[in-house]
Amino acid sequence: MPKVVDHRARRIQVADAVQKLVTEEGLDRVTVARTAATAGFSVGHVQHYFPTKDEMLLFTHERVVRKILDRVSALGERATRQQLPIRDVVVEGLGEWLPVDARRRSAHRVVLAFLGRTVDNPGLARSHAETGRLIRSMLATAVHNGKECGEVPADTDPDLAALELHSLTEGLALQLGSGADTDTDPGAAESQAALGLVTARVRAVFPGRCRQYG
Amino acid sequence: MPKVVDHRARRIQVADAVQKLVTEEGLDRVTVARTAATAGFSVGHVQHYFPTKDEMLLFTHERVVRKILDRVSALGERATRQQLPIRDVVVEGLGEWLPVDARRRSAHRVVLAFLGRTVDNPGLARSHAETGRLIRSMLATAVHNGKECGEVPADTDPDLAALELHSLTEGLALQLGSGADTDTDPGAAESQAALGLVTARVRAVFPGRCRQYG
DNA sequence: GTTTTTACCATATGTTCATATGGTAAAAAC
DNA sequence: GTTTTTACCATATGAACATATGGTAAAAAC
Repeated sequence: MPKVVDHRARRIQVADAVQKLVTEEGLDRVTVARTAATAGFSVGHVQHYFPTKDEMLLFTHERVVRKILDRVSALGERATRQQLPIRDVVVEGLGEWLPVDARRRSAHRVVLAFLGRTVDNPGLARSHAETGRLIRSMLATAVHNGKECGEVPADTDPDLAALELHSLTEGLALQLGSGADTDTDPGAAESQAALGLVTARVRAVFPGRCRQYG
Repeated sequence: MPKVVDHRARRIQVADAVQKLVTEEGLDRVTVARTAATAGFSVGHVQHYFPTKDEMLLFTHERVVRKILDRVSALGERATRQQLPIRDVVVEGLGEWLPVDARRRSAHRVVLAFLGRTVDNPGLARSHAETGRLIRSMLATAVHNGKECGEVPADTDPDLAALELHSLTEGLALQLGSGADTDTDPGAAESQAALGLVTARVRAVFPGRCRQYG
C-alpha cells in the first residue's frame, strides 16, 4: 500500500462537489470531469473512488438524505433529554425538509433533482419510497407518544396524521423551491407562510399539553 | 405550399410520443430519434416541426399541464351548471393531480420528470411556479365563493387554505407516484388513503352547506 | 532491496446524440 | 408550365461524455 488514505473521506469530498454542482447547475450538468474539476481532482482520481458515475450519484444522494435524517434524529434525542413538547420537535423536524435557508435549499434541490429520475431508475424510486416510509413512521411514533403523553386526542389515527403532515410538508417544499429564483433570501414571506402552515397543522394534531411525569 | 397540413396536429402527435416515452422510460431516455420512431416519423420530420429538442420538450410539458387544467376548468363549469356543492368540485379538481389511474399517472410522471429539471432551467421553473399560482388562485376563489354561499366560515383565510390544500395534494401525489412500482393498480389502498385525506381536509375547510338561491 | 499494492494521472476510445446538410417531391402561385 | 414554397427524408458532422488504457510513483511487505 502507498499513502494511507481515508477512502470514505475522499468519497465525501467528491460527493460534496456533486452536491454543489447539482445545487447550482442541475443534475444533467454534472459530469465526471466537471465534478473532478470542482473538487480539485483529476478525472482519474474520481474514477479511482467511484468506478462508475452512477455509483457517484447514488452515494451523493444517499449522503444528502442521510444528513437531513441525522439532523432530525439529533433533534429527537435533544428533545427527549430536555423534555420538550413533542409538538415542537415535530415542527422542527419537518422544517428540516423545507428550503428556507441556503443549507436546506441545497439539500432540497438535490432531492428534487433525483426525484425527477425516479421515473426511470427503480433503485432511486425504491430509495425515495423507503425514505418516505421512514419519515412517516417517525411521525406516527411521535403521534403515538403524543397520545400517551396527553398532547394528542385518543381517537387520532397516527398513520393518517403522519401521512398528512408529511405530504403537506413535501408539497410546501416544492412550492417554496420553485419560487426561489433569486440566490438571496427566497421570499422570506413565503417561507414564513409555509412554516406557519406546518405549525398550524401540527398544533391541530397535537392540541393538548404534555402531562409532566416525575 | 405543398400538401396542406395541420401544423398543430403534427406537433401534438410528436408531443404524445414524448409523453409516452417520458412516462415509460424517463426524460433522459427521450431522444429526437426515439421520439420520431415512437411517433412513426423520420427524424427530419420531427425536426421540421420542432427545430430544437428543447422546444419539443417544452411544448410537451405545457400540453400535459394544459390538459389537466382544462379538465379542472371543465369540472368547474359543469359544477356551476348543476349547482353542485363547491366542496365536491374542489375535491374532484384536486383529484386530477393525484396519480390514481393510468391517465393521471402518466401526466404525473411527466410533471415530475420536468420538475427535476427546474433546478437548471429557469423557464421551466417559471412555468411551474406560474402553474402553482394559478391552481392556488382557483382554490382561493373557490374558498371565497364558499364563504358567500355559506359552505365556508367567514374567518377563513382563502389564500392560506388554498396553499394548504394545494401543498397537501402535491405532497400526496409525490408519495403515490413513487409507490407505484407495478404497472397494475398501484396500491389502490394508498390511493384511497390519499383521496380520503384530501376529502377530509377539503371538508374541514368547507364544513357548511350551501344556502340555495332561487 | 526487491516485490507488490495502491494512489493517482493524462490521454485514448467508442458511443450517443443534437443538429446540419443536401437532397426529392408535390402542390400552389402566377 | 415554370417558379416557389413547403413537407419530408437519409445521412453527415461534430461535440460531449463515460469509461478504458497504460502509464508513474510511493509506500508497505518480506
